[in-house]
Amino acid sequence: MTMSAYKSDFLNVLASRGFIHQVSEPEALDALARSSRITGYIGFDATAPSLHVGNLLVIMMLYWLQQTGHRPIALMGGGTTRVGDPSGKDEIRKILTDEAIGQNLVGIRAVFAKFLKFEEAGGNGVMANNADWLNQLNYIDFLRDVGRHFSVNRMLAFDSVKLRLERQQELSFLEFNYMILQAYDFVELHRRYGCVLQMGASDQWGNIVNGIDLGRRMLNAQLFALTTALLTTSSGAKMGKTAAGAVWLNADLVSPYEYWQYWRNTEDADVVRFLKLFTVLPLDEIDRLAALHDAEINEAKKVLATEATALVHGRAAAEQAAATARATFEEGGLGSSLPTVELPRADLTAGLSVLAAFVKAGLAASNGEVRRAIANNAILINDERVTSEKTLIGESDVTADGVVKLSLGRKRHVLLKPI
RNA sequence: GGGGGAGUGUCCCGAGCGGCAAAGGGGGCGGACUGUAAAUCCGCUGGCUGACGCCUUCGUAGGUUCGAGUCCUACCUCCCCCA
Repeated sequence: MTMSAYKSDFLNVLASRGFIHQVSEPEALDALARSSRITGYIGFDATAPSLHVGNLLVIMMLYWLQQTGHRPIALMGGGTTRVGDPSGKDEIRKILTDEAIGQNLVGIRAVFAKFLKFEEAGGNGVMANNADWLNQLNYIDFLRDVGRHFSVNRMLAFDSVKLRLERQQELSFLEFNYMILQAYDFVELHRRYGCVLQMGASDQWGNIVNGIDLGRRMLNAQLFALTTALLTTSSGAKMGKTAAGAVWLNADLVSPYEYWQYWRNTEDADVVRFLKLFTVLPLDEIDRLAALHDAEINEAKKVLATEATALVHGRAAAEQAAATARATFEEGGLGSSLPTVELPRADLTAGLSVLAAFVKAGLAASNGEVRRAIANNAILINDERVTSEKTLIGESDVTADGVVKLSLGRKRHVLLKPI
C-alpha cells in the first residue's frame, strides 16, 4: 500500500492510485475534505456521441470523490460546447449544431450512471447542464458582472491562448470567451450546490484556476483545483485510439468484447498503473498482481480487462467477454460474444467470395484491402489460411455452431451467421 | 486599401524540373519473433479488375497544353509585412 502525505480519504486515495498531477492549496483542501463533505465537479463537453477511454481517468476521480463520502457533479457542457474549448487545439473546432449537441448529450449522460449514484438511484450525485444558466445570459449584464473581473492581459498569457497566438493560428473571439464561461460555471455551481472543487485533465489547469479567481472576486469563496496528468501509454502513444478509431465507452459504438480486448492488449509497462487508475481493485490486491512477471503478467492483464470492462459494461458482459477471449485465443474455439454479422443464407448457397465476405463483415474497407491481406497471409476462414482471392465461401463452410469464422490476422475475428 | 506567402493522397506532417497514383516521415494494419506485451526486422497503407487497363484524387471554378499538383485567370480560406 502506497502511503501519501494526505490525511483525508479522498486525496489519499487519489494520490496513492496515481491520479494527482496538480492541486491548488493541497493542505487547505485536505483539511476541508477531512472535516466536511465537499462537492466537486468535472465538466464534459458534448463534442462526440459518447465519451471515450481518454475521458475515463477524470470520471474515475468523480467516482472516488463519491466513494470517499463526498458529492460529485457531472457537468454537461450543453452551453460551453456551443462555444468550443481552444485548449490543446491547433485549429478552430467545428461549430456543432444545437441538435448535434443535444444528441451527443444523450449518449454521454448514459455513461455516468455506471460510475456515480445520482439522486434517482438513491445517491447524492448531481447531473447538471451549463446550458441551464449560460443560454440565458444577457450580454451586457454578463460583461458588467463577470467580464470586469477578467484581465485580457492575463488571458493572453494562458497556454490555451498563448500557444495559438505563438503559432500564428487563428483564435476566434468566440473561443477566446470559453475560459470565461468555464470560470463562470464554477462560480454558478458554487452558488447552486456549494461546489468548491473542480477537477480535470492537466490541460484544464488554466481554465480551472480562472474559475478559482472569479469565485474569490465575485463571491469571496475559496475554491480548489485538482488535475490529472494527460494519459499516454509507456511508449508514448495517446490513449484510446485504435485502427477503428477512438475506444468509446458506449456499447453500441464499441462492444464489451472489443473493449475487453483493448485492455487485454495493454503494454506490460502500463499494467500496474492502469490497474490503479481504471479499476477499483484494492491496492494490496494490485500489489499482488504487480509481482507477476514475464508471461505471467498476462494474468494481470486479464484481471485489468475484466475489471475495467465490468465498470463500464457490467460484470456479466465483462465475464462473457473474458470467456469469449478464452475460447478464441486459448482453446481455439468460438466465443459467443465475438462480433457477429448476419447475412441471408441465399448469399452463401450461391457461393460468397472471400473479398465480399470480409468487406461485409467490416474487417476490410474494400476488395483491394482483402487482396492485400491475402498476399500478407492474414486472411483465415474457420482458422484455415486463405491463399487465393478467388476462394468462395459456401454452405460447407458453416460450422456446427451455425457460423463461418472470418479472421484478419490472429486478433480480429468476426462470425458470419446465415439467417 | 497596397505588397508578399500558403492551402498536396479526407488520420497527421510533408517533398514535388509540365508525363504523378504523386518522394519521405509519423500513425495504423498485417507477417516473422513472442506472452493476444514491448523492442526489432519485413510487407501493406486511393477504387474497380485474374490481368492489360480504366476511374477518382493535390482549396474551388475555368483556361493554356498531346498531357497540369506543377503554367495562366478568377474566386474562397489562412498567414505575414506596409497603411
